[in-house]
Amino acid sequence: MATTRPETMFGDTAVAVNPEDPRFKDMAETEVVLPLTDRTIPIIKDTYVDTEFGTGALKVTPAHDPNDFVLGEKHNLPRPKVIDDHGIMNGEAGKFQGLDRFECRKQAVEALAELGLLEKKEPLKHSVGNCYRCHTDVEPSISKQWFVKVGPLAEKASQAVRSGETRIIPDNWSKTYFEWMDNIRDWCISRQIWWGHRIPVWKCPDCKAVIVEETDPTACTACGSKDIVQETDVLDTWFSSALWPFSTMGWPENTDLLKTFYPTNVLVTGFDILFFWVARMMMMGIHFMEDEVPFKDVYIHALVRDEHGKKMSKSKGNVIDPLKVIDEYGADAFRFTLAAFAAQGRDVKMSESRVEGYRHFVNKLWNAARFALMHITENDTDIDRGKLTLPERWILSRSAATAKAVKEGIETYKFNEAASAVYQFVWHEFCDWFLETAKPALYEKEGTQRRDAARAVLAKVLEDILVMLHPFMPFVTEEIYHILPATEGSVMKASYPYDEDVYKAVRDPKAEEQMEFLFGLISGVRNIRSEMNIQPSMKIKVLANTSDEQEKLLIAENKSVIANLATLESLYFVDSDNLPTSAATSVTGNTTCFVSLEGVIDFDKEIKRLEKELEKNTKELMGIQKRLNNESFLDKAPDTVIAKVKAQHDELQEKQDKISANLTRIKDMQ
RNA sequence: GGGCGAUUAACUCAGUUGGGAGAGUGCAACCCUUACAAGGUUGAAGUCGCAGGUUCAAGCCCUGCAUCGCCCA
Repeated sequence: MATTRPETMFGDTAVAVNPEDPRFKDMAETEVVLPLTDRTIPIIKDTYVDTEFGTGALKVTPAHDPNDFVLGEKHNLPRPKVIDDHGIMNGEAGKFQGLDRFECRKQAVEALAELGLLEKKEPLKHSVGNCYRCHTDVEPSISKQWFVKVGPLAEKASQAVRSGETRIIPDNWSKTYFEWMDNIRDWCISRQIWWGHRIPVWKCPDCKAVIVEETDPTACTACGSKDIVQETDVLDTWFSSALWPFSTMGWPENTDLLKTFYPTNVLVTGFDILFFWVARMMMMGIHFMEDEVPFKDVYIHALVRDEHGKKMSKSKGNVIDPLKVIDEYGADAFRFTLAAFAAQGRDVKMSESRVEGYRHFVNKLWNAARFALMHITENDTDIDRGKLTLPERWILSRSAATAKAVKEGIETYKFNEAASAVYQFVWHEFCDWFLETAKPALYEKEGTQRRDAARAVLAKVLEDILVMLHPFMPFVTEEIYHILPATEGSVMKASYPYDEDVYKAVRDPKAEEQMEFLFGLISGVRNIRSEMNIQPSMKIKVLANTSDEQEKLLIAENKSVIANLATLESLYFVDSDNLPTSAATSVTGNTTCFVSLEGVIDFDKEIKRLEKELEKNTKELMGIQKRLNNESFLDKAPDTVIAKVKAQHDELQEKQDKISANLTRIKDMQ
């Protein structure tokens, strides 16, 4: 027999073996002698016993081990308690009575050795429960406790989620919820601590009656004795927590507060609270509030873990102090990071570099606002939609699209999607492109009318940004909002920049497409500049060749934007008959841009650059051709997909031809 | 033992009903250009853990395996 707690042997009431264990299969004996006592105890057979562990025979101590308790219940074993509540061996331990449990452990082992019954001692690593404050080993010990029979309550609580009356988000946590609810056990509400509500049970020492009353009784309801004592156990803290959704609002009175806030819209919590609290609020709420659930939605947020993915805990000491993070990176950056990390169904490993990245974002916003504030005045509120430039129509369209995406992200609890939508928009559309396109107008290089139009759009978009960003970055957005000339009061009171009608009016897919073309064209020229080591400050000449009238018009109308953002000295169109020779080329749509490199062109470099581009394009083209050559693809794929692939193919083919032609031309020049 | 989840760029993570993979950080080059060097422009970087299967098509669906994590006992 192997044991880690020899002192509990006095409480053994059986030896259990696995009926499948060949070592014991044919064993005829039904009882064994319990050493150091004068008792014999039965041998019981149960598949619970792990044949791999120890000797394959398990001593069963129902009063001092939870697993053994269950086994004892099953086999109707007595459960003598041998260690008292002070950790001292009691009368059941015979001559060891009065010894401390650890001293008894030592002496019992010695006694066994003297009798020649000790075969060996060996070290074993196992987990011992201990008090997290004083680190005392915790001894499982049988005792009387109070339970709540929660089966009937659980059934209703489970049903409420099944029927969708309460939604758990993300949905996969419902499984965990059901798992727990549907296999519910009676709830032990007894706690042996000296704070809390004492359990409303009284005992009468005279007639042994047990009295349970809502109002504290003064006498025994059975025999009238005044000598009654209240139970000293107090209620589990989760008991009162379970009442929280209504007990905090005046229940059992039907107060206005209760009428207004029960049930509430959403409960936001961590998954580790799902059973402890959520499940119990559901059970109690439905029970006491006339079958009405306490909340419509339960949003289970991600748990923030430490950098190694471990759950943070006080006893482990791996807790990340949010105040320290805030000190270092700011509350807005931290809050935004948490939102950005809040992908459903996944925990968060705290990443400082992410927080740092979003601090930069806060800074970026601040600087963009500073720039805007240099220009806008309180008069810049009216936008004349008829007089807007393409970039202006574009940014308004993008802003509307972003407002919608953010709204939807928040409404569906996909906070990370909301956060990344607004991040992407603010940094990479508003700051990177729009502000740059707006500068000439803002600096009054295109007259006061254009200046005012640009100001109005700038003011409007910035304001939209502040409102949609406010839930994620409350402080900086509030601050900027207060400084904005045309706004009043708190950003918290601003109306959200989404309205179905306005959205439809402002959203402009055509403008977005056209801007994509211009961005591609500008990036193409920038790429040449960079690859060819052209100084950023050096203005260059570009000739554009295109057979596409729409693209031509687009370029012509936005010539200054292109020239400005690509740092051009000039931008003209050129006929296919007069294509320049000393130039690097870039293809966008149907347009080829010739970047003049007179005298400084490095042919080898340009050839390599084009070859690389051609290779990349060829790869894509081949992939798409492969699909289009596949008959079953054409046969079975939906038309929309085929059309899309064909369009992609044509586009890639066009580009392929152009790059090839440019490559040939440059090679001929060499 | 039961349940849940993860594995995607060097790192931390996205990837809506299957239609050829993105972000931040990091890395390389160039730049103090009148909002921002906590910045700008450009670029490099991925056999989507492994092996099968379903499908015209798989990061996504199915099966198995490996590794890691969490919850309950």
